[in-house]
Amino acid sequence: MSQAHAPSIRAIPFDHTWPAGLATELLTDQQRRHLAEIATVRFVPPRTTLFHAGDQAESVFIVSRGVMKAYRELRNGKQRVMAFLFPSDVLGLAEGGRYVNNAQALTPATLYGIRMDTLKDSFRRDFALQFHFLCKVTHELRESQRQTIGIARRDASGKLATFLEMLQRNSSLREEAEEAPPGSIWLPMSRADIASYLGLTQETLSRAAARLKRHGIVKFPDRRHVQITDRSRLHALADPA
Amino acid sequence: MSQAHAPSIRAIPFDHTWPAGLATELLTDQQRRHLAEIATVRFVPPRTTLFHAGDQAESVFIVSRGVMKAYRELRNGKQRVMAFLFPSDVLGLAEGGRYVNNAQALTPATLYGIRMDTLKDSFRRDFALQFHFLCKVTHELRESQRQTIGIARRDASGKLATFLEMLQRNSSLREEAEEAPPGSIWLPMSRADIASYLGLTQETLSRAAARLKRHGIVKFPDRRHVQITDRSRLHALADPA
DNA sequence: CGTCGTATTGAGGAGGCTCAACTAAGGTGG
DNA sequence: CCACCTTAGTTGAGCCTCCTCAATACGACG
Repeated sequence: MSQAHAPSIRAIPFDHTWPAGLATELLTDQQRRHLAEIATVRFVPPRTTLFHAGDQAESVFIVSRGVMKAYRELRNGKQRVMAFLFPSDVLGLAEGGRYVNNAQALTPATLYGIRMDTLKDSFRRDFALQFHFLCKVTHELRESQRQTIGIARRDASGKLATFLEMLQRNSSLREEAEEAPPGSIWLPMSRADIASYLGLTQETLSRAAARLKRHGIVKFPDRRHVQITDRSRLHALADPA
Repeated sequence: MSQAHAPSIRAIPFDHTWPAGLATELLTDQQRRHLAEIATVRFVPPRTTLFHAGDQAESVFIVSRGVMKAYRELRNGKQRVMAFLFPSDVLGLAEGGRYVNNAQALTPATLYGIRMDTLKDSFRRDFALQFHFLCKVTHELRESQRQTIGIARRDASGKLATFLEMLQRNSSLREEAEEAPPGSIWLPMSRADIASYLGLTQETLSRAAARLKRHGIVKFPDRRHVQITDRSRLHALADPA
């Protein structure tokens, strides 16, 4: 709470059994201050690309405000969304000196950019800081694996249910201004983005959403919000298989 | 080269553009010696479970010989294979003090087990060692994302082609005794495991394999080996879309 | 109020899943 | 050494869901 506008990293740590599976702040206040010092703040307007896949990778980024998407171009012109990144998430980890994904802002976003060589210097002095990054990346690995099982499913409704539960877990941690109506989840991304993330076509996603609505499981106050009206049945759809 | 029987970790580093996208040894000889000192060697017979999901997680493991699979039980009794782990891979990264996957040996396997608290102590003294782990986990994250796009596809042949290319990349690094016939790739896992990994049923996988064989793209000398006879057409199937 | 991009809805076809039978391979005991 | 049994893998028929192509609604903005 003390450092409202400093870099933050959230994840489930390796140990510390803590409140069942909740992501918590990893960084100490001192580490957050330090990162704020060595970081460059970037304000990114919506629909702006932060970096392209294949670009020379100089910095890693920590999302502070807003939502980003990481995606790849598929040679047929379409794109596949690999991840949505929320505040306290890390993006821009390079491979062989190059970014592997494209990163684009879905909303106005604020990020802390840290040069990799600078960060590595900090790691040298503060082993715990590096340990937090290790923890965070491990956390993202597990999230990626969860996504994998989520999209491996064949049924569109199940995929969507899984996605909505993920979003809900995510937004329950962030009592921010974006969510005006309580109990209502904000969807910062377009239908096309969701479909791409879930490995569905836009049409199938739309039909799945209509089905959930028809069954009284969710409501769509507008295109950018969902309201879960029957949590247990949503979970029943998301979990099994 | 020098430490044939010491822990090894391979990955594509953050920087170092090196021979296009090839995983290289991360650890120095000294680090490998150190890890060998603090590690416990485990020999695991085939079909033996190294640890279960939910178990108290005390150690992380580095695969030294053999192949492991990481999988989850799906409450309908079936299981979903999350990853296959080859020598130089790391497994057993905990979440909240518990393992998230089950780990089982597909072949006779040798692993180095390192207690997490011991490893953390080593991290404190050798920042570069921790950096290598960070690099490795990042590498696995990207592999997981690749798998995700691989299984998001609808067509079984494409999935299988992607999988075979992955295996090929993998086995080209390991000129071990297992692969008697040159140009032939060893399949340490069962058809059911492959199907589970790719999000297919066994039957569909079998048909896809038959199709590839019929088109003269691959041959199956026996159940446990594949021979790629038309690399370019395999790649054409794997890459697009 | 018209236009453009986003989202929904409809009809038809392709591909994978399910259920089920069958073949091949490995292991065991007589 | 062979008969037997068990497990792994292949093949077939029919159904179901999602994809494709196309047209229609909705909303934001000028």
